[in-house]
Amino acid sequence: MAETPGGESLLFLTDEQLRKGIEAMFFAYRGFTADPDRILEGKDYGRAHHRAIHFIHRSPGTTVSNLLSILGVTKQSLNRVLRTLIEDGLVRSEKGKVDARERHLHLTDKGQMLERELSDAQRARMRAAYRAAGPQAVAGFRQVLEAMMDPEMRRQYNRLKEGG
Amino acid sequence: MAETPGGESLLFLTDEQLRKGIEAMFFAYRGFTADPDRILEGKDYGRAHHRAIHFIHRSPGTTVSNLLSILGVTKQSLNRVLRTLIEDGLVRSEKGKVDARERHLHLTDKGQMLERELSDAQRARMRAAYRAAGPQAVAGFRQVLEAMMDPEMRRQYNRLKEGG
DNA sequence: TTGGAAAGTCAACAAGGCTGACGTAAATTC
DNA sequence: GAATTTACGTCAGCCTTGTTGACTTTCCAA
Repeated sequence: MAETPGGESLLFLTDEQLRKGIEAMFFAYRGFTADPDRILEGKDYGRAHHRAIHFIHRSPGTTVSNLLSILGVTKQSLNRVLRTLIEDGLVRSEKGKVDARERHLHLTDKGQMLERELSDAQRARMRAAYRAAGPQAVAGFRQVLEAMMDPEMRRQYNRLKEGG
Repeated sequence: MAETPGGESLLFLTDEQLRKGIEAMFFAYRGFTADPDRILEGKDYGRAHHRAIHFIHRSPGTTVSNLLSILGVTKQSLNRVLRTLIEDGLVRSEKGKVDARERHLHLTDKGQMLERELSDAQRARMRAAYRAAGPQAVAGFRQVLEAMMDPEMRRQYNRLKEGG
């Protein structure tokens, strides 16, 4: 059996183990998005709206271009989503005072309500999974996910993590 | 500080911790799909083709309806993908011998080559993440993901895990 | 004052989901 | 043997969400 200098088994790096991890990501992500998707269907919104709402809630007053770099989509794509959210009175967009080119984004009360509904559902599933797996498993979960990110995404993630 | 009967801290269940987990899933999933997406772009295929190829490779001879239940899409959606893969000679579809209504799906040599290219890339990232996080973290990672799945998905996942 | 950045808009397109309806062949049930 | 169900394929049409390209407006800064 292969051993590292430190003495741990390397069996967790076999192709078979990696494949299981890949499939676990696939099935788990479905679960991860299932509850918000269910809530949003019939409300004329989709996953893209959820993502925008989440990160506006997370960083109130964020600019459009900051949101673009977090979400990793084109501004045209984001704009379509943002426009409907603004029209529907979920998001407020206001000109920057220091730099008037920028638009600062906030959730309205109505937007806060939907955000709450969505994140409650998503957190409930997360909480159940965390509770079932235990604190040590959760620490490992976060470590692996973090190591799986592209460096640029990890930067975004850590910026949010600390900033919040 | 809240403690369970067993004595572990419950701090890992705070809303803040859960939010971090949610954002970690979001950013990590982007990394998870980035490499195959990059390979597929310019080849006229997308993520949907990747998923079909993955699970046909995983369960050679699987039927269309089995694939449908694993992927969780409609047959029209899957059929569109499957048709192009068959036309392009990546997948072979043959009538069942015991039940001639069924179509059994296999990767051709050409299909195997693409599957290899895609899964090599995805495994490389997974391997790096696993290695960076270590075996204990990997165990926790898998535990949390499994707990996050819908029961039906978990059934599919475990069936694959054991069958393979 | 002019160049470039930030933001927004319009148009067009593609992937990949979805529903509904329909057809065919094969298996199963009555 | 006839009727029904199952497995699969397909046509048509729709939606969301991503893309590129071209263009305008606004505004900051050199």
